[in-house]
Amino acid sequence: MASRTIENYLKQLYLEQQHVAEESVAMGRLATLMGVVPGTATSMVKALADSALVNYEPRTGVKLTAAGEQLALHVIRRHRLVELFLVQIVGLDWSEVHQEAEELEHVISEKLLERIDLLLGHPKVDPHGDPIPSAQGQVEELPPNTLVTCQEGEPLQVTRVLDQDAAFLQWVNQSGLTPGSRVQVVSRNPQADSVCVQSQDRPALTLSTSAAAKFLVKPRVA
Amino acid sequence: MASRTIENYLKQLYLEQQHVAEESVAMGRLATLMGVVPGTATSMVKALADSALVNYEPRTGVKLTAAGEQLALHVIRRHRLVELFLVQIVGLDWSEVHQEAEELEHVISEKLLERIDLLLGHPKVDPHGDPIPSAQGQVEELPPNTLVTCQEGEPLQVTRVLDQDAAFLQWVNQSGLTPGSRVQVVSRNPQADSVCVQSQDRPALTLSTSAAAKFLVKPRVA
DNA sequence: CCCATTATTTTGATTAATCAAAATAGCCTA
DNA sequence: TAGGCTATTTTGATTAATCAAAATAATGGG
Ligand SMILES: [Mn+2]
Ligand SMILES: [Mn+2]
Ligand SMILES: [Mn+2]
Ligand SMILES: [Mn+2]
Repeated sequence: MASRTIENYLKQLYLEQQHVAEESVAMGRLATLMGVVPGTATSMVKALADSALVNYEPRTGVKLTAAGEQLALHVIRRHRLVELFLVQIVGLDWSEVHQEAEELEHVISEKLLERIDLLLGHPKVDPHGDPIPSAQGQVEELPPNTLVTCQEGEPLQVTRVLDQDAAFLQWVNQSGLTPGSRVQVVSRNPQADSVCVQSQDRPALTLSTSAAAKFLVKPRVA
Repeated sequence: MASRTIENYLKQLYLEQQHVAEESVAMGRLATLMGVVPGTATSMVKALADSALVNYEPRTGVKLTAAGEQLALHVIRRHRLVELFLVQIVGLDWSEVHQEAEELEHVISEKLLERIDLLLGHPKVDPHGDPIPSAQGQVEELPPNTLVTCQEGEPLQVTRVLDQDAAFLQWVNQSGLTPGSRVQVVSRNPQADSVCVQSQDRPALTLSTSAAAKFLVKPRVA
């Protein structure tokens, strides 16, 4: 039913709404995210509103309806299951799978999707730690602590990496900050805008606050 | 570069050219194959001719150029590797994979394609026995004997099934006439337009000449 | 050799998605 | 409160792919 363009708009809106915490998304912002000129976003959003997938408030912004959100979550489910499949079964590197999934998410049949889900044992997160919505469109959002907000010295585990850029992910691999790895914040320096992190038995590593904010973490119990 | 529509036209033209043995394809035939009205085929073919992918002789027909054929073969390579991948690695039934591949053939990256090829051990035929073109665009065409043209009583092996219809393929499964199975023609009856076939240790099976023609076979040595 | 049937091409529109550039609305500051 | 800046919307075009229906070419039977 929904064209690939519509699916991409809905997905982007969903992801952006997470960021801005339920606020409506400004048209200019949406245009930037979609890589189109503002007028294009306006006319597209009007069409989405006609299909009851979004609520559109001219000169204010746009917000997914329940129906739009369900569709968005389904696209995201496809995307993330495909990513995990490509890493686990096909053996691609996690830095490559996002681009690939960007296309595959629109063409996989329901049957193939559920087959993949089964093959992977109904996984709950993708290779980047992003949660996989259920077939019914439920997502469990993960705790939002990052290397910036957590306690210094506390034993942590990386749960999620919030950047899909291939070069960045390759660097993450080498630095040992992949999801699952055990880390702790050695120190922070507000003046230098930096965070010093220690991962497992590796040498300590200093990164900028904005880079550190890309790593979600949870307290490690053991 | 080439849109999915262009890829589909080129693929269809290649497959049809095989059928008619190098003759050019009539516009009406192409329109039927692509499921469009004749005028659409005409204008599309003009565009393909402008891109030097086909030679177009108005009121006569259309034929792939070398460039068009290479592109077609590349699409077919994707299609058939994907089909085999879905059967062997993902575990879908061979009756389902054609539809799925019809979409996937247009969106898989070169990298993923070659990864799949490697994973499957550089296979030479797909689940239906259709030959898989090499990355350089070479195909080895298989011998064209069918259950209709071969010797009665000769020990045979099914090499290929020339119909992708899901219901037909499911029936083939049950009848034991899948590629690789050992068969022989018990008898033919031109009046009844039928062929009687024996597969392995199963009961003999009678099918129409046109159904029998869908099975390519080769002589079995052992 | 003519004309009727059939295949093909042309013409004119439509739809989805887009851009460029002009018009407009909102808001902030002087 | 009057501009002026900025974000947004409108307007007018474009491109790819398509259809419907009219025009035209080819063919082959009489
Ligand atoms: Mn996408
Ligand atoms: Mn991901
Ligand atoms: Mn296709
Ligand atoms: Mn096949």
